[in-house]
Amino acid sequence: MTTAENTPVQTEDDLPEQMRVRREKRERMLAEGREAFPVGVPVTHTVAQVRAEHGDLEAGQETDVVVGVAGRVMYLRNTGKLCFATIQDGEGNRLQVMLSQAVVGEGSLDTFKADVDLGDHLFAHGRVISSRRGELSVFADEWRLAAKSLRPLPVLHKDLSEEGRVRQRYVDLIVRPAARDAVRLRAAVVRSLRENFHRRGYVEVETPMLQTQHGGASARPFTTHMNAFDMELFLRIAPELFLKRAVVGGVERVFEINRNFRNEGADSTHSPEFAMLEAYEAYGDYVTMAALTQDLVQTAARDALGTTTISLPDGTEYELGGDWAFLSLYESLSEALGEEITPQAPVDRLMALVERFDLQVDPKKMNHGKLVEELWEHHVGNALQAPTFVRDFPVDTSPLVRDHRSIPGAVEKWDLYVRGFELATGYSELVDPVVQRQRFEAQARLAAVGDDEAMPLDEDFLTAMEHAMPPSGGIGMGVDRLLMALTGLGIRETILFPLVKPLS
RNA sequence: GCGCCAUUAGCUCAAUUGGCAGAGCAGCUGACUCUUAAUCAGCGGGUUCGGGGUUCGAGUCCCUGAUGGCGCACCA
Repeated sequence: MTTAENTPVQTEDDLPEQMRVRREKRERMLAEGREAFPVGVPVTHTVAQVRAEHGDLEAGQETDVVVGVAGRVMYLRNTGKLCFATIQDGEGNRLQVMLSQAVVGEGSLDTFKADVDLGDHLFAHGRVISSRRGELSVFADEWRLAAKSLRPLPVLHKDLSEEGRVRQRYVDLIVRPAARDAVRLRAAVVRSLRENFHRRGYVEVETPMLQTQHGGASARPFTTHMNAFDMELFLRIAPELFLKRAVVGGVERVFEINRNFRNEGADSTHSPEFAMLEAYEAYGDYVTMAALTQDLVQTAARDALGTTTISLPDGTEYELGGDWAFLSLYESLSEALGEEITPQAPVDRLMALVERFDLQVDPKKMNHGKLVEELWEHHVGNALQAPTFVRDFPVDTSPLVRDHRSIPGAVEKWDLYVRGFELATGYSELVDPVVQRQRFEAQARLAAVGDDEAMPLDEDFLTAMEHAMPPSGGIGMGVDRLLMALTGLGIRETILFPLVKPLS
């Protein structure tokens, strides 16, 4: 996505007045020997440093500390022979610059008024003082334009429209504190996840984005073409099959935080590219991986927010701390329906229930597992608010999970639900290559009758598994969704530059 | 993919039944040496999302396309 695709093409004489004026100011500056985009300015202190070192000045107090600071001009106030500019750094820290005719001279002040617009980057050199009204300021003895903005800022007193935010995130970041916070919070969360894994002796790897065969999840892939080999390639829908190869090869605690691509619908909880965390641990199982997941999330909350009590923008609060409950999928569904549903429940009976509650299931994808999960989501899942591990899933929708050690027909898998959406999933991994081949063959039969999300048989993966993968637990967690759980934001607000359709 | 709603100045939004297209901020000119979204006086700024139609007359009604939001479907 380029700016050209998002911004209407305009010729020079067709520009809105404000853009034309700013271009003319740049021309005039250059003609009069002033730079609009100098190679640099002699900054000695950040805005944050000045605030930290002198924030306690009393109103009217002056210091002899001389600094050079720079920032984007957010406000301008001109009282004639004394001008005020409020500059802002990238984190939103602000500092006032005062320019007095008596100090900088009449010509310099007139030039300031003529050259400087809201949105420009301004450099000021001078003493740190507090104004009579107590505003921490740099009392300029010299100023310079650090970079001329050729476009006006949007108003600071109204939020940018939702579309404007994602189309021009750089503007959003300038004017909206919540946008700045979201970027930095995401970085803190990802850092916390990585450090947590490193403390546990995990090795971080990067597995292929371009794959000759997609697998590891039930989803429709993006396809692309490689010229050199003249072959179709897939953008990965999951890293699972490669991370398991790594475990076979002895990377016994392995994780990856990277992008997955799924060629499906986009809404407030789904993005076509999204950040996925997957981790595998030899000699773990789905119970130990649940404990790991709980710690990853709780530690991330403490590292990034300082608390596990989450406050959402709508004023509600919820608790991520403590030990999270486990809920049996079949038992909770049986309870909700008032009749016993087991992994042996026949498709006819499940179909009758689905029809009774007017739920829709694609006939091409109809099997025991799909029907049970549909019923469960409708009757139980959507209402789950507190973090809950929903455990023990149907075998036919989980082709990469091992059979349950004590429940026939179920597999050792949990889904972690938080505030009604699925945040993570965990398995006791299927490591028997013979059973794995049978599961792939069952998937192939689904594909043959039109299930375009069915997993293809991966011969190379099976070969790897035939070299013996140790008993292992695995998890997958949506990083964007973790941010959503911690902030209450929609997925497009947790992603810095989400995909947007070009205009026109 | 389907349905509903929206798109008006640089930004955020008004505009009664189809009857002269407006406001705030921003911009321009001027005044003002302690302002805080400075204030005061004055002035500009529009392909009403694109294309077609109905009408004496369309921001408003009809058709069509684009983008966005919400709901449904699919998915994590």
